[in-house]
Amino acid sequence: MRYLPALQRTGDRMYLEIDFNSDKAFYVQLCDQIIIGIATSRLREGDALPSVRQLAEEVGINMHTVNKAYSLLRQEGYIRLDRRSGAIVAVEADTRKAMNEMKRELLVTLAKGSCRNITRKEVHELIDEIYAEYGE
Amino acid sequence: MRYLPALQRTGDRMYLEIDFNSDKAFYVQLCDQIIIGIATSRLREGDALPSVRQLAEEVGINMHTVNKAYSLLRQEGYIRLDRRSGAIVAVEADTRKAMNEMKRELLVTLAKGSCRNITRKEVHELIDEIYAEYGE
DNA sequence: AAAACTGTTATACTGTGTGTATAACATATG
DNA sequence: CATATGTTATACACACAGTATAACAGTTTT
Repeated sequence: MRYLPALQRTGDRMYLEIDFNSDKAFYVQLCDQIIIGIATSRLREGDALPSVRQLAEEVGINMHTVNKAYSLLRQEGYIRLDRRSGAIVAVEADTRKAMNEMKRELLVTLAKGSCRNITRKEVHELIDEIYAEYGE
Repeated sequence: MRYLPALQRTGDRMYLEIDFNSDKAFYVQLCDQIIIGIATSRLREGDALPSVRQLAEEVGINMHTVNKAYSLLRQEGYIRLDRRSGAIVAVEADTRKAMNEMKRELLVTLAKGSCRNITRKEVHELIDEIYAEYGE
């Protein structure tokens, strides 16, 4: 089991931080970063995340806020929580359900782009650019 | 100037409704639907939206909530507000800025999909499917 | 001119979500 | 035993969402 300390910028390690000026909720920021970490393989199946107390102190927020993020990640099927081993990356892939969720999000995202004259071709290029860093 | 009454399902008319069980804020739901309406050309440049009071009564929410949606849409550059003519569709297309916003949203959306084994190819197909109803 | 409409602003209230703080519990590990 | 884990409970402050009532300054209609 690999252990990924937070706030470690060395090499391709995973690190987490909070943007205190963002309009996104802290726990949402954590969820998003961890999900992106999994997609980019900086977090891999079986990796252990920092404990709620440790991560809370490292990024400078409250323990319960981290706990909220972890609970949400578990509920969404990205990690597994254990009283002995802490939080472990364990993705449950319900592809069909994920496709529906993605479509619902893309409907609004693409509509905004279309109104602003972003072409279909430009979107495809953007997808390829992002997927270049994600697992195929 | 076309006038597009809300809650009119006839043909390809624009209509708006609120999902009271959604976790999305009412004013966000209105914004999203209007933006999708513009993208699908059910709302066109120069079209008048219902007045804040009228729309509020039609969809069953408060006037200020509609006003909040309209103010946000103006701020984001989708409509123009006038004391004499009401709310008019008028899109300000800052393509470069829109690309940055879209990329930021896609980073998270695609990461979720990638974790759930949605392939790059499937995303491209989804894009084409959605863009088939949007202006190129 | 009066009435009815437009967006806009102000105030006040309720409810909910976010984030923090302190504390305790059950369990696993050294 | 001491220390660590996730978990739960309670309480508090703050911001946001939504509603309610009211008024204002213009515009349009009658």
